[in-house]
Amino acid sequence: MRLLVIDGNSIVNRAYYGIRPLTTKDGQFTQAIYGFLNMLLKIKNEENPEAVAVAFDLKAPTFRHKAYSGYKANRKGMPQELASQMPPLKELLSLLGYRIVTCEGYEADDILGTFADACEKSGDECVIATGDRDSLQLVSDKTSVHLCTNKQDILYTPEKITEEYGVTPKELIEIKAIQGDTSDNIPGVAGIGPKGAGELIRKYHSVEYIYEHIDELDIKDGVRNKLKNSKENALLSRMLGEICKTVPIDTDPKNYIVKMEDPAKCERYMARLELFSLMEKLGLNEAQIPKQTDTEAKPLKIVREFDCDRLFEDIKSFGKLYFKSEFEGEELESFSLLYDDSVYICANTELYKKLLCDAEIEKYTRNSKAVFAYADRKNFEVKSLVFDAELAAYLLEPSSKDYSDENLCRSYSIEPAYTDSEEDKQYRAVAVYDLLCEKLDSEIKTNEQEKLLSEIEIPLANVLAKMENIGFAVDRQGIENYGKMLSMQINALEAEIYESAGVKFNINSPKQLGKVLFEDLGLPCKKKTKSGYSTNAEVLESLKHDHPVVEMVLQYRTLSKLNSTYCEGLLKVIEDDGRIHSSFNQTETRTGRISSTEPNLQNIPVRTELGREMRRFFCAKDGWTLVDADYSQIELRVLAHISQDKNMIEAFKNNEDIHAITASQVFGMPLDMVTPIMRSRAKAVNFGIVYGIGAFSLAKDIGVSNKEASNYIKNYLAHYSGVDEYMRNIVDKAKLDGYVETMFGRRRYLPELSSSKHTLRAFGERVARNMPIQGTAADIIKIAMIKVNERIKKEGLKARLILQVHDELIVEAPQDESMRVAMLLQEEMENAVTLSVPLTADAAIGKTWYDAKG
DNA sequence: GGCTTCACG
DNA sequence: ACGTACGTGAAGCCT
Repeated sequence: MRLLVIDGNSIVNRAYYGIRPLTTKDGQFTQAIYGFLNMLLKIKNEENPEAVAVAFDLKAPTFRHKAYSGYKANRKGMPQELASQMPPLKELLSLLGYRIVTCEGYEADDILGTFADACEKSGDECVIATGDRDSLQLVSDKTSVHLCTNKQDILYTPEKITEEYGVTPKELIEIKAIQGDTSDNIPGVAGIGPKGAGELIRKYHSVEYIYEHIDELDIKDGVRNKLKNSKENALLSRMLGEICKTVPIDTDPKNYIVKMEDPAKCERYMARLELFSLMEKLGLNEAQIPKQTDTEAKPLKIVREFDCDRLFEDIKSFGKLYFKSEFEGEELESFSLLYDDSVYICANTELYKKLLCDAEIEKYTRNSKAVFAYADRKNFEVKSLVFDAELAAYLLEPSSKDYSDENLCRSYSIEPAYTDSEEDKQYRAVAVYDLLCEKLDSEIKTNEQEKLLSEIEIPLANVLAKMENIGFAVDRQGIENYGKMLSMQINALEAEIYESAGVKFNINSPKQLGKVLFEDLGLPCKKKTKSGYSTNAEVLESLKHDHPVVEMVLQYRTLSKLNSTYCEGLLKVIEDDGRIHSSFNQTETRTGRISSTEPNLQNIPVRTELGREMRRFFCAKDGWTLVDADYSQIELRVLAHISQDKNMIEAFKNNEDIHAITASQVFGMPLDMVTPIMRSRAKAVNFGIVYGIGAFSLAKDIGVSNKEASNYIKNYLAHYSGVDEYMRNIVDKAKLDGYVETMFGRRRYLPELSSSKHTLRAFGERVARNMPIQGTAADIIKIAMIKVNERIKKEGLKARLILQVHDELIVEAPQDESMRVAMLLQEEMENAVTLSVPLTADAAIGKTWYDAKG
């Protein structure tokens, strides 16, 4: 038979370090499990074994049966993050039908050796899969080693060993005895490394022979002396380096044939570990396996022809509607709904509208933004839309990337309805929407997030839908002219750059630019990236005085960014109505902010004058104006509130200049002595605090020494001791709870906090400090947006909200409404919530975004 | 599709 | 010893 023996510990280590962290929604790390099984499947596929044994060390670190106290004493125990994955991995392997082999007092290596030896004797074939070259000594006619490396897997046969090392597999033990192996605490011969050891063994074949004939050998005296000095160590190493082959285990391949006893149980276990793609590979997630989750697979009953009025009355008396809409462009293509165990599919827009407008029917759906957008276009109002599965799932798991029905069903252990028709597959999830929504809803309630869902996210979807429909008017001709002006400058600069550098190259290629600057022109390289020299603005800025071309490249970058991302990019997305309709994504960010795409209207230039010009092309339509209002330091005010810091609250209550106050406290001087430089440094500290600051980055940001920066932070935290306390407490609390949350209960889970990797953990800690602040600010402006729209409607104004940029709202209003709207905007933003400090918003009016931004 | 760069809050 | 501030999206290059 052909037996595959897996070196479990070695493979799991490769798996763990090979891929980035992966966790389930409750924070169990799974990357090692995932990686292990993927590697196992790949190896099986390549080696075609008839039986598989998986060997593990019993516990790490263990000691070899040979008594030598130093042996492997310095091998580090595995990180907690990996150790926590071992029990579930072993459990899952067993469920999948693999036999796990361990033996008290022996290492996985020894088990591999024992299997290899047994196969040798019985005439079976043995393939050892490992990531560790130690096992190469086991290679023989009957035993091969499938070595997994970072790059590619290599299959070692005796021929391959001779080709690579020039010795027989057994002689590898002799080489190791001389060269030693620090990771295994094998001392070897001091002063002789892999090269010398290889030469000796190729010539003399064994340590024993070398020492028996030590004085007759044709070698340099230096080498002879090294050998003599380390004789004891060499002989000990020879003994330690040989893998033991006499572990008392069952070695009959027939007993290792893989057999999954209970596929359903296996599937449940994998679902709990959220290893869905693996389930697919194993053919486990098809409906063929009788699933005994919380729900039973119900057959999919589809009804396409029915009496609309009758169905409407039935649903109305039931009071609840589970439905999904399919849109084609601006129109409704069809919709499906669940009623009484059947899925009704229809394209009757009248019925759709009637259902949505009926306040007595509670609607459960997904993608409510698109539903609201359709209703907005068709001038009707959606009533009682009480649940959106996608938004609910986002609140429960904001770090997820996939909120598809299929994925939600998997995550919440709902078996989609059974179907054998390809075309009907899209309806499998609708058929269980009652179960799915109920499950999501109950988790929302457990987390006390029902208000967040029903009072913020769902109404917000309606606001965003309207913003998308309305769009932002732009001056196409203006953008085109501006782009032409930029293109001319870019062309001129391009020629100058070639002239100055002395070569033609693609300036947009960081790789080519790096070569020109740092090789051809010999400028000093300051920073490297993964793939070469860094050429970012910070680096170039520092090289400005070394060569005139650097300044030109900086200018070129500025201009071509403006031209390609903004001029060309925006021109592409102007629609027939002369307006730009961005998409606002409500389930994208991990902090609760919204994001904007196609185009992104949240990063239109403002910081430099040239870029800011771009905003002159964002304008109000004829006879209308733009009203723009932004919060003043909303994140710091939120910080003052959450931390309840006395000094900070006092400063905001007195409507002081917070950065100046901070400067006076950090630098320990009266307010009227604070210089602009001091204020700007204090401002950087304020920002840094919100981001979870380190002295290094602060120093870099404001250009002072590391020591000075850390002094600023120290003074800051001494004066704002409430902030200091908050920052320390929130991290402890996050570690305890596994998540942080905003004032309104929006959560972010932080599995990073239990990572053993310093950088990852430190990242988790910064996020723990930042998310409640950034997220609360996001919640607040969302509330403001809802209130602004309600107020506009209530007052019967024509004005409409068209854009949000995190702390800024833009309303397009008829000229004669603008003053009223400015007042209203400011009022609703300032009174969106009540904090321990006042919230202030400043509004301005203008014909274009440039003019309206104060 | 990953990487680098750069635009915004 | 290590690496270095939070959150995004788009364009362009290159494998």
